[in-house]
Amino acid sequence: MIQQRKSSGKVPMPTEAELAILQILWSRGPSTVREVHTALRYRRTGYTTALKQMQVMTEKGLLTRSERFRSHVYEAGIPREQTQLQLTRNLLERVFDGSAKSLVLGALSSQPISSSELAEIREMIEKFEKGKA
Amino acid sequence: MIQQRKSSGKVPMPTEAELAILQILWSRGPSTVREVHTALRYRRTGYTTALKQMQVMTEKGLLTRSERFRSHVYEAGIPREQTQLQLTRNLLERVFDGSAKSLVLGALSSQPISSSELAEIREMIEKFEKGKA
DNA sequence: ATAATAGTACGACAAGAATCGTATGTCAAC
DNA sequence: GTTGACATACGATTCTTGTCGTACTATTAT
Repeated sequence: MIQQRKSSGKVPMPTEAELAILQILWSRGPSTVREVHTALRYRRTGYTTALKQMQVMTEKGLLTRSERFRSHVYEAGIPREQTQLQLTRNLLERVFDGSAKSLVLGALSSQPISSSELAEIREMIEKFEKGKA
Repeated sequence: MIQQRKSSGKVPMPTEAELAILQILWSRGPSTVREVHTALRYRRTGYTTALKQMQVMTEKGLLTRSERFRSHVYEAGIPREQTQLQLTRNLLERVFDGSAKSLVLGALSSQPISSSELAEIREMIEKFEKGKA
């Protein structure tokens, strides 16, 4: 039987492969191993690999799971926004020396971006400034 | 003898500990193991650990090294900006589903930020918009 | 010359990630 | 009640990271 980490301390940072699984659960909602594995097909990895990973993640507290008829249903154990914030903070410190400006510049440069998306971002920042001053 | 990766393919993404070393070399410029190790003192790790890591990084192509009198001098083998871009792109895809807006929001929320820095960022974005439209 | 010092090289090891093969359990249909 | 289909459980294996201990080499000070 898999041990779920009830409320014992905090969960570790998800690894690469774990993030891929979390992504799927965040966007699909609670799912079975089969469903996650199917959604992961681009990874060309076996079914038992996904199963094992999700079991390990459950032990770590990254997922929760519940029985349902014949199979188990897994759910993300940590909210998407919190993880995003945590990883962003991490990147900011480790790679950008804490300069938010550099990170934003990096975000804009790292991929093609549409004018409308750019405008949205500017508006968001203006709102941010209002809420500050 | 350590094999330097001359021009054989591309370098892998630096790990956590490797990034710490790269940070130091990026800001200090070419340095000896001793210097890097000293700058890393907050990590409470042994001298040979730093040495070994830098040797491995050299094999991977993350560093280059040259002889000098009694010791070796190491230098970052990949530019800071390129690494920043690469890691940002990675985070963007893996965690933010490609939404630059979410990432920017995350960057602003993940730490306290001054009004002046916010203004700078806004101006940067405005410049970005000009350069686009 | 020899001892102390300061450097590199190398091998070992523990922990964790990622992967899969095989065993085992259970329901449903024949 | 035996057989398939489908699920989970449980090692075993390989790779990578991070960490050192120890051995070796070269320079400097006595």
